[in-house]
Amino acid sequence: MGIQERKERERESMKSRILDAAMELYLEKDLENASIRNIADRIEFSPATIYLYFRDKEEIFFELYNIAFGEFISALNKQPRTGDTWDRMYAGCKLYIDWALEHPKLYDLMFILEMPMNVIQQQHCKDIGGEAFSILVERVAACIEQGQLKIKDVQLASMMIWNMLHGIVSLIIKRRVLVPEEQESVMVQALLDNYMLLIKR
Amino acid sequence: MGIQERKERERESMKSRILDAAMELYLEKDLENASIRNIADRIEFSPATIYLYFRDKEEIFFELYNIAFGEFISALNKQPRTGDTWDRMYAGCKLYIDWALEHPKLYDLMFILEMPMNVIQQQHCKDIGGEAFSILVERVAACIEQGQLKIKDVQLASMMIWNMLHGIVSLIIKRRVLVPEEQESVMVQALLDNYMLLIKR
DNA sequence: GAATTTTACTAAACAGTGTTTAGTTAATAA
DNA sequence: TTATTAACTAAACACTGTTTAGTAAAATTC
Repeated sequence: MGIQERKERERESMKSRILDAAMELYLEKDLENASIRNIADRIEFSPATIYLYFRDKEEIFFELYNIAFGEFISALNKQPRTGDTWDRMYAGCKLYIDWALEHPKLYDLMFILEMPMNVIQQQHCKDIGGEAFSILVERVAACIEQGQLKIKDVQLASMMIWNMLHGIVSLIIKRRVLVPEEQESVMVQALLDNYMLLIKR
Repeated sequence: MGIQERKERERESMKSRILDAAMELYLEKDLENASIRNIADRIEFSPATIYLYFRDKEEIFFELYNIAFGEFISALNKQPRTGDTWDRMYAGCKLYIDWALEHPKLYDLMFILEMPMNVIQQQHCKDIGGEAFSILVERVAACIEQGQLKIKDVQLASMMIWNMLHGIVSLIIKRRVLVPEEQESVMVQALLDNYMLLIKR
């Protein structure tokens, strides 16, 4: 009885089409642009159809949050696991900043936007957020083992580094930094290098 | 001819009432709660009346942004200007974090929320943001003069410290930190103290 | 003081939003 | 072939920001 399976596939394909349209509309402009009616228009179905595949708009954006986080984690995991522990940690920090500035809207979804999520979704966010954080923790732990960091507490050091990275990136993305755009990358590099200099033993 | 003056006072008083209602509704719940119709309901006027005092909703929230920033700057300026330069700088950082965590919604207005503002407003935001930043810059400069900081570049050091502070605060406010709430203040203090330890010469 | 102008205000409408309900058509199962 | 189930939508509901036309009161002018 392959009908069930085919229907399941069709259902998943429809969910994907909805999510793709939602992401497109969001990336093209903003969250307001990704309205249920605009999504429906783009996939050429009625707005009501979307509610057969997602409970509400929030669930759609929760999926987009997951997609964004997945891409970020995948980019991190693509980095080589060989070489000096310090270089690996540094490369992770550099990727964090570069990826965020290249995908500011995805970063917004991940870390800045308000999400009044339900309990299960909140737990899931902690899990996926924890997964990304643990990649950093691992690299920081390796550095501490090698005696490359001033701070010996792995959790504290990881948290401090994450704060630094998020601080830089989020202020730039939200256009709260007073530096002209052409000097941006130079400033970001200077900030990162000086942070690294401070924590290096 | 006191009629003009009285009318001007009445106009300002009406603007205040609108802003007060908007701030109340925002602080009570969220931005969505501060709709033009809800504001109008609260001050017992029709929605259209609000448009006689503000161009659009954006202008109202631009004023709320200014009020929030004003309160923050005033809190900073209330701190004593005497004593050791390092202590003053530290106190400023501590106040930044404490104030932000005590007024998370005002901090949101100031640094996190999206504001598609017009050119004049954008310039004004840079000015008022620059005013707050210059308070930090002053204190950092004094520390550098006293040879209390590892970093000698005033702008760079100020930016690094601001990033740290904003990183901590914004991740906590946006509930992206995995630490339970009762350990929050302990963690924040540990983060701050360790950052200070790193930059101290 | 009466007539005119200006000011302050609002009801109603427009176009948009998320979401629900009832009803229809097409595909599957009996 | 009929009964059932699944997929989809039109229309409505209660919101949203904003504009327009019209009204009543206050201020000014004659």
